[in-house]
Amino acid sequence: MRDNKIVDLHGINVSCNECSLHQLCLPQSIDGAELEKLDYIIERKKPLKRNEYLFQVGSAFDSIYVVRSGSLKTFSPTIDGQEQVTGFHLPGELLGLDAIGKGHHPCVAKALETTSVCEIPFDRLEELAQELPTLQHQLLRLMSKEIFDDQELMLLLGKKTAEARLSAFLLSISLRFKQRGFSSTEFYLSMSRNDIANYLGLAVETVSRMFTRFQDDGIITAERKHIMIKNWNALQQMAGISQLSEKVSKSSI
Amino acid sequence: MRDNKIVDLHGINVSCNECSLHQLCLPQSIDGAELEKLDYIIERKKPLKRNEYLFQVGSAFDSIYVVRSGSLKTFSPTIDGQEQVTGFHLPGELLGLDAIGKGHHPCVAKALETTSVCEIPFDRLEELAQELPTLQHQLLRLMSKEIFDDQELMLLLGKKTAEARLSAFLLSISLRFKQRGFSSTEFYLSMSRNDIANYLGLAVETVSRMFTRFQDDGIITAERKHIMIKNWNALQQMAGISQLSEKVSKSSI
DNA sequence: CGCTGCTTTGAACAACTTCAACTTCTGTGG
DNA sequence: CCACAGAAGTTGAAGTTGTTCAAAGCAGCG
Repeated sequence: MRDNKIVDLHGINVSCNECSLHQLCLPQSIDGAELEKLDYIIERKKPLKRNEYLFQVGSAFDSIYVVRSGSLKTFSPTIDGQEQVTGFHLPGELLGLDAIGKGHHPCVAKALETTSVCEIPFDRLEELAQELPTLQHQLLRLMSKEIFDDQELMLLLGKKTAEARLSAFLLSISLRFKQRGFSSTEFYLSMSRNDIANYLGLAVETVSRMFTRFQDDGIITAERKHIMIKNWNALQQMAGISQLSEKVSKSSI
Repeated sequence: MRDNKIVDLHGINVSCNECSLHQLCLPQSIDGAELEKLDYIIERKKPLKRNEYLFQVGSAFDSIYVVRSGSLKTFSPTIDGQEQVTGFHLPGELLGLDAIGKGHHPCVAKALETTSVCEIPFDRLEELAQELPTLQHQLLRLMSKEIFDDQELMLLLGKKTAEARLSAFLLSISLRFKQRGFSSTEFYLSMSRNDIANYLGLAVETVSRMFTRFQDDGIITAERKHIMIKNWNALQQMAGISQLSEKVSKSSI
């Protein structure tokens, strides 16, 4: 028998009911007997170590995943053998939604640190969503959010300068930590500068220089992976207005 | 009484059953009595003229839409009063999926030419998906495809040169026409160079220069909005490998 | 016919990348 | 616990690519 009401030694067998990510995850807006049904189909896997893979490109799509703790990056290999980072996934965020259509994963998911995830077999989730209208609704909502978020990112990558891209990235991470109940002004970035640069479509050196400049301008403190945001407004301005704000910030220092 | 089995004078009251986009749309993989139920909830609106809006930013989300004929662009206004084009929508493609989560549209949808759409009230679609497992599945599939496509685009915008962006754009449009049974090598682009540039995160001038260069290199013929693709392989190479292929194409002319 | 808006072209300029060297950090074995 | 090797990050200088500004060419439309 599964015994998912008891926190085991590894801390991974917490029920949805008791999970701190409850409000960010699929269970949002369902409870009681319905939640138990969902709870029952979810598999809690043993934690991934840094650099281990959750799934590979082309591997069969059976489940979607929710990050429980830690973080992952997803990336696609390009024709010329490079990686292209497509996303970072923090606790409470879903992975694998892009694979439903094709039946296999179009990208790789790799742990950036020790990371545990919940695995939700998709066929069983679909069956359950068929029974529980609120679950179907929540699933559609979450997929819609994913589409929305991707478009936000496209907006970012489509137009903006290096300055705007990095500030928008920092704001995005900051807000996501905040939603999860962590500090929005002080946090650790689990990904390397290389991953950030790749994700934002910039050279590592450019990202590094931007970090330095933001720090010199007193907007952030960046000591390796430890980031503190000092001037939120400045970041927002740079993320939003690109060229204009750049001139302002240059002349105001 | 609705009389959706008869093609009316405006050609917009075709049933799903008879619609040429059947295989690309929600009805895919349902038929018979089930299809009629879906058919029944779909509203066929009168065509939009060029530059008319299907929905505005912030307008309440009630329905998703399928393009029946014509085309639209979606864009978000940025802080500095500019537009950022987030997508182009051809026949058979869905609009509005990004609004489910928030309950209101995060972008504007504007017709690029005379365009007719089917409107699908979302609450009724959800109810119906509750009844019909294949419809639920198809809805999830389509949303997943949207996520996948957005990530493809991010991949494009994230890393590539102007050359790679424009060739990938042309290939994408070409493939989408092909799927809809039109020619993949000769078509009209309904959007302006400005919209293309904006979408790809480039200056109009750069896009214009690229079109000229592709033409000079014998890869395409571009006469205003009328495009013919002469050398598919060259486009693919440029879309995939960026720097490398650029040097090749330069020296081989 | 002459406007208006879209597209193209040219030249100067700015931003980002690339290449190369150097520094700092991390983890492993002696 | 220290030394060392490799990885990750930073910094500088030169080189490209794309942007910006300015102006001319073209199509559509009253």
